[in-house]
Amino acid sequence: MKIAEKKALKRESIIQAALQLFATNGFHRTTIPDIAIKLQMSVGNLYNYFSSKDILAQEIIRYTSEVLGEKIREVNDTDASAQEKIKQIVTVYFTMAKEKPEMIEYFLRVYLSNREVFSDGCEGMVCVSGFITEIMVFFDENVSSGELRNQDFFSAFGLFMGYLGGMVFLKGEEVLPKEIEYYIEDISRNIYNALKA
Amino acid sequence: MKIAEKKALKRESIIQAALQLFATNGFHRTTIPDIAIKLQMSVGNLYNYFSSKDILAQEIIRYTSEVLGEKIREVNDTDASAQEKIKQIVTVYFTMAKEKPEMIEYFLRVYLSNREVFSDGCEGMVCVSGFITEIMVFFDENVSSGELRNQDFFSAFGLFMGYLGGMVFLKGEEVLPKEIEYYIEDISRNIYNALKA
Amino acid sequence: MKIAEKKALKRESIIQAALQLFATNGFHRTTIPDIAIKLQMSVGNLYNYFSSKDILAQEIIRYTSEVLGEKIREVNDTDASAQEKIKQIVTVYFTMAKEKPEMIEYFLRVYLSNREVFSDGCEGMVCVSGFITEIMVFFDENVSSGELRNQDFFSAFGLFMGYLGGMVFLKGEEVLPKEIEYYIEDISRNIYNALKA
Amino acid sequence: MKIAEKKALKRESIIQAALQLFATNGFHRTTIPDIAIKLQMSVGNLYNYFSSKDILAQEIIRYTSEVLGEKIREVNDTDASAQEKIKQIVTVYFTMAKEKPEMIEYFLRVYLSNREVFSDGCEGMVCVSGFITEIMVFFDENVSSGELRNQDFFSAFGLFMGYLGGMVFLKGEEVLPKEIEYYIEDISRNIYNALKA
DNA sequence: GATGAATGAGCTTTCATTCAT
DNA sequence: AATGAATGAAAGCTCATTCAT
Repeated sequence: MKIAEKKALKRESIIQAALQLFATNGFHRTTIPDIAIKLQMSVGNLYNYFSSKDILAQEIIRYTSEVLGEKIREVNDTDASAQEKIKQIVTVYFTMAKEKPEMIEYFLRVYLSNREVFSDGCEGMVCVSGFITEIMVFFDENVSSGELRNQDFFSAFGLFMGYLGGMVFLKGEEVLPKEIEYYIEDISRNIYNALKA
Repeated sequence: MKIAEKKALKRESIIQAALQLFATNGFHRTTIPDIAIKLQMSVGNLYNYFSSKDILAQEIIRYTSEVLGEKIREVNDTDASAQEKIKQIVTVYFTMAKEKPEMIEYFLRVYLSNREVFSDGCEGMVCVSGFITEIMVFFDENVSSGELRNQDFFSAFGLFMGYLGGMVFLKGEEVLPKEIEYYIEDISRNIYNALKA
Repeated sequence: MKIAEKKALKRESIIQAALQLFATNGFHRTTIPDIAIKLQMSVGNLYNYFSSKDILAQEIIRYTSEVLGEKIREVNDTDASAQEKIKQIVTVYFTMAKEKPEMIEYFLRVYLSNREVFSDGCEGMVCVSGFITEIMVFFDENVSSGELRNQDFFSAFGLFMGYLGGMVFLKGEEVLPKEIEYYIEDISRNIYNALKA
Repeated sequence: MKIAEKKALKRESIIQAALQLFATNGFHRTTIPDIAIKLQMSVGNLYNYFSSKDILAQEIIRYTSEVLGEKIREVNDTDASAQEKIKQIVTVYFTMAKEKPEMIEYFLRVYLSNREVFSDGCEGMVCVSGFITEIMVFFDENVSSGELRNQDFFSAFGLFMGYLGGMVFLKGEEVLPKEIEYYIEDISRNIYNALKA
């Protein structure tokens, strides 16, 4: 294996470890030594891969956004109806919240908060474009097909992002009386009703 | 003026000052001395009113939730249709986000994040019950009247809280190309379509 | 009752309250507000009776030394033999350690430590002269009577003070397997053997 | 030199420096920065060696107890009579009080007071077992040999510890009119008379 | 590449004392 | 005499980052 590849692999392992710690304990409660210990790596060496804690946090949100965007792209690539696709997107999101909760949690608890950390390098939504782009594709395609009503993109995007994020937040607070899957049906219907032509 | 009254006033002035600083700069980036300086008060005296930074943060979310809940209660108390009430609630929320942005920002950037801070004393949603209760009243009344479809409360609540919060977050990120009021129409319609019977 | 008398009574009640708190929690862990609360008195008023925390601590050791000295004086005033008097003194000390533990504890944990507190006003042993004087009387009288060997006073005084204090310390540490009274016999004999002519 | 060795050396140098400061100025009057300055070391780095001020204080008493215990062990290992050994132990103790006063002072002014500091980790006498064990050995061996009277161990231990500690305390208070060595003769005789068979 | 000891500014919190009322 | 809000210096501890090895 080439050196560059090894380095890339290590970079990703750092991202994974840091993602978990940040998502679980919060950005400020996770220290660089914490991450190094989890990786059985020295603090100094960690800095050979990421030049600061903030930069690391930024790379993580990029990575997370890509992974989530990829899943939605797969949905977009099917032939399903808009209604079905909505349900699939909700399912993808909630499944991930259940199986890889750290990704969604990272989004909610690290990225949405701690804006200072992302203000220099992730202004606006540049670091989550992977995810946004796919939602945008979904929306545009299904408006074009006539299945969804044509409206301001942000009105539609906020619905998706806010609604799904909000539900996962409630789950995280252990406020929801039922498992998260239970709500897929209701929520998909609500979103579809909100957006349909 | 009685001493107790004076003390209550001072308490509230601390809450207001801290609310602004926390919302603007984040919980961890705001120091107790920062708050004391803004109030032209000594650090030690601040601790005569709130026994810790965390407790102060908790009192603020309670206060904020009360204020927002009160506004929604006023909407609930009118004779308007469910559709109109939804629009009024959205308007109330966005107006507040515009005029007293610190309250909504606090909700999004301090309360939703930094869960450790609220985990002991504000478990679940106890410190935001003022707000939640009114949303619940709105939902129950309008399901009873037959205007809204009967569904799981959390499916409906997540829509409100997540959607509105998400939009304000996008506003805060300066991602929205238009002023927030611009979206009232779309969003109210989306929510109504999602929830209507 | 005269005003001066009332003031004296209040002074003593402050001494008692502070004695207990200092002995139980230590000098530095006891705050002036703690003492004021225990007395249901304001902090400011407390300063009308004692001009500083250190001064208060000094008054307490004087008071304690007087009380203990008085008990020993009663022993000295009897007609008992030196051997019996030793046993009575040990008994007096241990009984006090059991019934009013705060006095002995104060001696051990506040006065012997925290020397800075007593360095200005209680230099040397001036604040415990009440106790020392009686031990001195006991020693001198019983050397004169020929019952005790004539030796350096401090060699004898150190034996009394150190031995008894040491035992009470061990009691405080819950190191002693038996009740403190159990040791009276042994210790009295040891002291008598050490000092007898 | 190996890294582990260097680290151990540094640990000990911290113990020595802190021992001196604590013994001289008291536990609460000695700050972590004080210790760091004395060592020409940063505050943060000090915490790489001892996780808290309390833990540091506990390690010091362990260290001190070992050193003192070692000296007494040497006495125990000789063939001298009980009477001679008592004199040697007293001499060891007073010599140390003269030459390394900080060790005995630490015992008296930091360990015996400030019990909160030692309550979690040094309960009972676990942190001074090095010293106690040797006194116990001395006592048991010389009871077995018939030179000392068989009595409760704590009655004998309290005599040693309290008497010697008390004398050093009086020395520290500058109450003793003579040098500490002057008292060796008297005190050894007193202890022997108290304990002999 | 890898290590981890070292740095030091910065944080939250405490508390003896004062003083206007 | 009595109150207790107000002061502010000082404490213990944390942690992102550096750099000699």
